[in-house]
Amino acid sequence: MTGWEDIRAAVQGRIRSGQWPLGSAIPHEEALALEFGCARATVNRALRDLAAKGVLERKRKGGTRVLAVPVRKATLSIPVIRAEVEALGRAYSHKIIWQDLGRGEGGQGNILHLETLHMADARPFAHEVRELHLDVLPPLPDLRAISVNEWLVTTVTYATGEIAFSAAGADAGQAKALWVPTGTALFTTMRTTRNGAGAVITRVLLAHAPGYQLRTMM
Amino acid sequence: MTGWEDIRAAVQGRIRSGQWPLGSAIPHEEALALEFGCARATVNRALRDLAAKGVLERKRKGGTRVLAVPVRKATLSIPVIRAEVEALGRAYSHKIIWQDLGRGEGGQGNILHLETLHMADARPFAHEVRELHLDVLPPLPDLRAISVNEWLVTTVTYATGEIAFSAAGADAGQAKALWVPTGTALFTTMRTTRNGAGAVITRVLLAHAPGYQLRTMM
DNA sequence: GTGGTTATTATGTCTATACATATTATTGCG
DNA sequence: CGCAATAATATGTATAGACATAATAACCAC
Repeated sequence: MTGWEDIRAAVQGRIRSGQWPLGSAIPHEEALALEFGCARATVNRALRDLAAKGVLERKRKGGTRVLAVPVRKATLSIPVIRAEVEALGRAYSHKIIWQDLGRGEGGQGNILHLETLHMADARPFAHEVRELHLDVLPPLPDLRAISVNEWLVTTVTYATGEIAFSAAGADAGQAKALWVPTGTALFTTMRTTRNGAGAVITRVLLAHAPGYQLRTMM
Repeated sequence: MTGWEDIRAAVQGRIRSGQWPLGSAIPHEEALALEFGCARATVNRALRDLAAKGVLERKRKGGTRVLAVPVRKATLSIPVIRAEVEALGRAYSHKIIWQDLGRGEGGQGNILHLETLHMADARPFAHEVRELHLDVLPPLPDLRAISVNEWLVTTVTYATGEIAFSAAGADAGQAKALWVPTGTALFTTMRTTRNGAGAVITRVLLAHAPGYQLRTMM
């Protein structure tokens, strides 16, 4: 049995044992295929996987080397808030605290500002401040029925963007909405979503109620 | 040109356009291969990628379907702190604030407790409290020369574990180490690392100095 | 030397075919 | 009808061969 996962395990073993030290180049695919008695494609799959995990670095012609400073890579799931709340066995609801239709910088573009509170049962779960760039979106639905969050993921399927997580003391608005004193440490998510052309669709600042954790496996 | 990335783009387009609604099953690989005029392996590669990204769900015999609740997946890089500091153009150093050799719960296992401060130039960068399970590790090096953090990644190459990120107010020890008032909102990382057999190697609680952000792309 | 062109090389990817495997349908038996 | 054995099916993976591509190395003219 020489499946690609076996090859991957063998390669990891050689790295761990020090046979292939951190920073060193390893034999090329063809040589490994010969050695392990499998096709090059199989070795390729294994090495590509390790590269995606941040264990190896690969360059065309340059060959493959063990990363000198292993950067562990973990995958995070960023769920829709409603699904997140319901996964905890709580009832989800949301309400819009405030909204305002304005224009962007330099009077360019129609932008909807929204302040929303997401609830789990009768308790605040997260406080959201969002700007929605209407010009790059289809007509909005009734936002009392479905949260913008959810409408967006089902409408703008597949987009790119950046996310930054940080910690910040609650400001007045967050404190009031989340029923905590001003200055309470809140886990905050800032997300920018862009469409295929790179234009900003929406920007969100999400402050989670105390106790929130973002979890992942390595 | 029908590369696997083209196929992936085409599939994404059909999902976005609503041709393949959320939750619905899509044609099987062979049919798509025929339609796109490529080999099944190429379709397979594209669909596997979308499944890894959390757009599709695949089951043997069950076929492939568009996830009803799209769970966006993002990849996080978890670098060694020294590399992180140096990437900011600052000089890294660390010092051990406190350490203590004790035993685990029920007197089982030799455990080293370590409190470390990571510095960027002359300013505190992160405060670390760690427990190291000595019985499952090779002999320790001189911890003044190399940080445990770094020694571990280069020694225990490839391990599994869990990470949880949260926000918390600074306790007395963190406040003193990071030069901030008690209660300041700090971005906190809790990590458990396990060896191949599932035994805990180390547990870390890392509190980052204010301003820290964890960033990623979607 | 220096700069630009060409060859070389390792990875990236595609194809066609084959078999493995998990899971669902179906069939047959009591 | 219920349950177990069996067939059918979609994805998972392996293989050998081929060409594409990016990055380096070698070369050559000046």
